[in-house]
Amino acid sequence: MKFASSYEPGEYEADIYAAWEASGIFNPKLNTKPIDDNRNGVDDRVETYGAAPKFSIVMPPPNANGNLHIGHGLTVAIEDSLTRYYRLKGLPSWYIPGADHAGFETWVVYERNLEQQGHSRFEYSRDELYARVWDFVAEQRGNMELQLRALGASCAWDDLTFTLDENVVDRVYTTFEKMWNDGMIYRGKKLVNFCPKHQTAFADIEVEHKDEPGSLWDIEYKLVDSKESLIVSTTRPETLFGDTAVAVNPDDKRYQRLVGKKVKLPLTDRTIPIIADEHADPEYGTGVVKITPAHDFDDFEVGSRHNLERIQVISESGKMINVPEKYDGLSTAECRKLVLEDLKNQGLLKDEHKINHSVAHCYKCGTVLEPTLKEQWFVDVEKLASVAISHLEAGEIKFYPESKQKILINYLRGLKDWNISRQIPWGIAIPMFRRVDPEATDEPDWIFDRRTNLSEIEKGGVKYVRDEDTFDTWFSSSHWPIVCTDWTSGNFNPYYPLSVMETAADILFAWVARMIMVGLYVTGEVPFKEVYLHGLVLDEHGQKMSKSKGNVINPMELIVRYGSDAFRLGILRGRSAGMNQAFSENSVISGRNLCNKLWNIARFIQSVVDENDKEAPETYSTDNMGEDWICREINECLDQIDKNMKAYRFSEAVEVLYQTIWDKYADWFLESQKIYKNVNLLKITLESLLIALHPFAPFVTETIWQNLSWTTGFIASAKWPSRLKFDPISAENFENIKAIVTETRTTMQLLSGANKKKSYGLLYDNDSIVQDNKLLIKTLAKVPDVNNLNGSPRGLRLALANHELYLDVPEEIVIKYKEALTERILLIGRELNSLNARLMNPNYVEKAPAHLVKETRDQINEKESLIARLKDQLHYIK
RNA sequence: GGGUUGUUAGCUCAGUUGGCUAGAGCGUCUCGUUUACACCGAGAAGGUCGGGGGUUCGAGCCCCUCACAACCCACCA
Repeated sequence: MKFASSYEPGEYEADIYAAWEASGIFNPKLNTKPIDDNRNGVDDRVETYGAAPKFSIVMPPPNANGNLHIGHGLTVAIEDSLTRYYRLKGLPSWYIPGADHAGFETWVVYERNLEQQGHSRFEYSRDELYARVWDFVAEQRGNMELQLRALGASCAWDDLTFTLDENVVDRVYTTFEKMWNDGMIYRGKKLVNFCPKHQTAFADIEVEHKDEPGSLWDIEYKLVDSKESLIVSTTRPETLFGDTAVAVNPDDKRYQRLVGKKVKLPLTDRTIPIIADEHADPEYGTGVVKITPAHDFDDFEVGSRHNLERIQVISESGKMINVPEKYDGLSTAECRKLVLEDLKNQGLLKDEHKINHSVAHCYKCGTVLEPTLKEQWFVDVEKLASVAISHLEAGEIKFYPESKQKILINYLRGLKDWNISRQIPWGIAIPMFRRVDPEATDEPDWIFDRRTNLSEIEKGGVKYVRDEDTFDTWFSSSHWPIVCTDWTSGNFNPYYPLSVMETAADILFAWVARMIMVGLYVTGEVPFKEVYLHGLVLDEHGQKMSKSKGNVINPMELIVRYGSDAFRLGILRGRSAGMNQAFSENSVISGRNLCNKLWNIARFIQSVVDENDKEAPETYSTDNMGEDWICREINECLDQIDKNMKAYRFSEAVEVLYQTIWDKYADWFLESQKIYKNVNLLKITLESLLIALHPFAPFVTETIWQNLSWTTGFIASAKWPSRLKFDPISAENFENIKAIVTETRTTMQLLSGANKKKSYGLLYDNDSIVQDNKLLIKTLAKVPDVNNLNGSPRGLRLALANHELYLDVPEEIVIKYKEALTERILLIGRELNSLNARLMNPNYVEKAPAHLVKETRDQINEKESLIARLKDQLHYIK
């Protein structure tokens, strides 16, 4: 016997995966490289399989710097289920794995490691650092890839794409060059979100805003040549050294007459103008706001409108600069304290209000971000966004959940220019070189060049040095569908656009939006036809998982304990698109149980099928109602799976399989097969269910497949089951048997309180269904015998409308059943009343669909007959 | 300030165009070691679908309103 009494996933999973990988079935059958055997200059693939359906999906590349987390577990469970499903359906299916150099993320991890070893990034050159991180990542990546295998990801490993691969860098440079030539790239000295700790800028999207308590200080700015003064409200008094104006609202009657006059900037000798600008809100504070263009995003805008000077008073490392000597070199916090003290001493600090305001933080280290004036590379997004919007509005991409389409369009409408430069060494170097030769002023300041391996180049006798910045990770990863499918201009690519993009809902803006914009810009086509977004996996109480809360669930631990399939089944259940949903071990346990159930089903069937029977069944017959019935139910299950997979309803697909396998196949069909053994049907139905479950539980289904005597090849590349033939009337009749058996069991349980050990025979009168299925009913209902009544009724009548059946119970026990019977009559009576009320309503009869009205009538008849029989029974007890 | 989503059994969630007595998993209770499975089998209890109003023959589902919760965006000095 190859089947132990329970399924132990750990014994099989690694070997199964290795066998799959060695077999090459994860590589799609279609070639992505152009072929032109006919030598007619046309890519042969266009004719051969241009129109044939295929399935392509790319893995959102996990960060190559560590372990997979629960979100990756969900991603793989979803993506791999889809891939395996379409592969079984016969579509060439390409699931492309990836790894992300994750610029900033990896950098943070690496820098922390350096610090722990007592080193600093400043001990090394940029190129040295790059090489060191490369090695670090190479080491980590293997780990991550092993974990993807443990999850069962059926991806094409040969095609793994790393975000720093040559073709990726090359493609990114090509796009950048095109943008540069199209005038969409510009270098601007603008305010950027700058992390003083990490010494790098962030895109708006990467900034985390948190509400925090703070203070709003009222500071007096005295007018020049006047006794008057203005009270300015600010949360950042230390930036006053950078003030280049004071603004009031143009409609603010209180201050209109002062516009154009000057105030003296406290603690300095400078005077600054009073300007009128909409930005000043008359309702807020005193209605007067100081303008610091170099250190505040709003003020920057105001400054641009009024041509104000931008005075930088905070350095990139967060120290005060360009300020009176007394404050020079202080941290912002120290300086604030001192400024407030000095203002107070001079009587200029008028008031302090406690407020809550939103403060920008580094999403990695929590440091307060300093809006800093910096030269950065920007992409003008206007055209990119508007093209994307028009394609989105045309409905070229279908979103799951649907609402995300609108949200995305809304986001793109307000999109600001994209800062694509980062000041970290780990990443793709920006291919721009700055002219250093001061003599050659006829040459451009900046030139594009791909030779980023050089830090200095010469062109036309002029020397240029490479910009040290690297690209924002999102700039390169926005090319993901393009680079993974190896899309090249002018070549037919059967896999682009992707069938679906599956990723986390929280990177809709950061990633999905950018892939769409860049995809359209580079290829002219949307990069994917559908987008499925999954929500966050929360802990069992619906709380966000975090290290500090200690509620992080490690998917690998669950796999070790319960198996990969159990994890996949567990994480897919109760989950729907875009929703942040709780997850607990219970659902994994439930998945584990299903695997074990399936294992034992196979064990039982193999015990019926001879171990030496290697014959794959081609046909089968159905010889009794249960057999027709299970064929019908399996067909229904397959229909439901198709429907649900098309709509990305994984939870429902799993649910249907669970119920079909457990509640129908095992509990009814297999039990009935303990009497009638239909070997071919057992083989065929088991195969169908195994294949249908395989997308979700690949390991256990494959393990069983490999252990069954008659199966060959891999289930992973098997053919999706076709619909089973059966007799529908016979199938429907089995419902009768089920009803009889269930009623017998229920009644028996009710009576068993009176006499636990005893069970009673079943008597029937004039009932051919029962007569023909005596043995089946006897076995399923666990009664000692089923006999013809042969005489006047005795015992306890079962509450079944269309059958005359009695439990052969002694009278003294029947009497104890009286109470239960009375209650039952009342209950059915209430149901009958509500049905009658419905029919009494002329509007219902008139307006509801005919079949519903008929259904109601039938139900009334059925209930009435049931009540009559039960009352008979009650009468009989007396 | 704007937006999105949610509120259904003790817990986590389904419930697809409005249609029978609102479902599942886990948990709870009762019974059961029947040779595939105690990671099991049989049965049961448990919900006035967040509150209020409306449309309809009929509302968990549609409309209005209120409450609560979560998330996202945004320049509240």
